Amino acid sequence: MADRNPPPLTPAGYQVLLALADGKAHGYAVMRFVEDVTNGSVQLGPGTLYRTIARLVADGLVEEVSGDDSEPHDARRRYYRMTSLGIDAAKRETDLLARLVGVAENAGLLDSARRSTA
Amino acid sequence: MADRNPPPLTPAGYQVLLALADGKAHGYAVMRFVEDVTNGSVQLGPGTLYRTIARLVADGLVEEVSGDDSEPHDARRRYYRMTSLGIDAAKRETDLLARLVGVAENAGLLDSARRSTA
DNA sequence: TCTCGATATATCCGAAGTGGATATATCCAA
DNA sequence: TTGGATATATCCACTTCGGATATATCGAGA
Repeated sequence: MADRNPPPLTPAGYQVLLALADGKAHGYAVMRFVEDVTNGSVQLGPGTLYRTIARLVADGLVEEVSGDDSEPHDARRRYYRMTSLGIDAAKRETDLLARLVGVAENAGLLDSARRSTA
Repeated sequence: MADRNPPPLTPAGYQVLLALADGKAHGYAVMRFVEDVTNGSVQLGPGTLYRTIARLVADGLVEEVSGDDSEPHDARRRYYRMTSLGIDAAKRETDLLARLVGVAENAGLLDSARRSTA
């Protein structure tokens, strides 16, 4: 069973949970999601990706689910979704990050004028 | 643009930069700031703290400055402040985190039931 | 003055996390 | 049927982290 104490969430762990926020997804889709949502500034290689998923499952934050009927069947894919424990952890981490961003914003460290970079 | 090789910012590195956002501070104050602003959920031990500061200085994101005249002199303290490079890095990281928080928020992962401290 | 606990910095070590290479297999389109 | 993209899995070297230990200074009070 997963422990009672909240296991600390690694950066990669949070990325994966975010990718699963909209529902279930398979590993490779998580990888593409993270790269996409961070504009390529965060990249999960296969090592970090599958190791992180395995750890999240072991900690009870994520569980494997069966494939979707709507999608074309692909035997290779393994789908995952957050557990309620995982949702809790994601909320806690989001709260923390939001607080940090707030502090940074108050200090003028939010450079929103950054869109097209050279 | 300048930052061709932006040195990656570790979580601890970002915490330290945030603590220096309001001006200069010495290491021990950084430690207390981090613990305070995160409600104790993030704690930088001496190992991580001074190692991280040393790395930031080596990477040119932070520089040591002389002590303040207004404060009572304490020979032990070593004060630091962000360089312009450090400010850039902090802004970039803040942008990234803000984007992640936005994604989480859209997915209902912001447990705002806990607003400003009670 | 002398002692003692809090403050402050520094370093070391084992544990954990990361990045990238490698391996293997399946899917799909040409 | 062949090849490139998709998909998962594991291994190894490197970095980072957390905590213990060490050392020294400051300030308050006996």
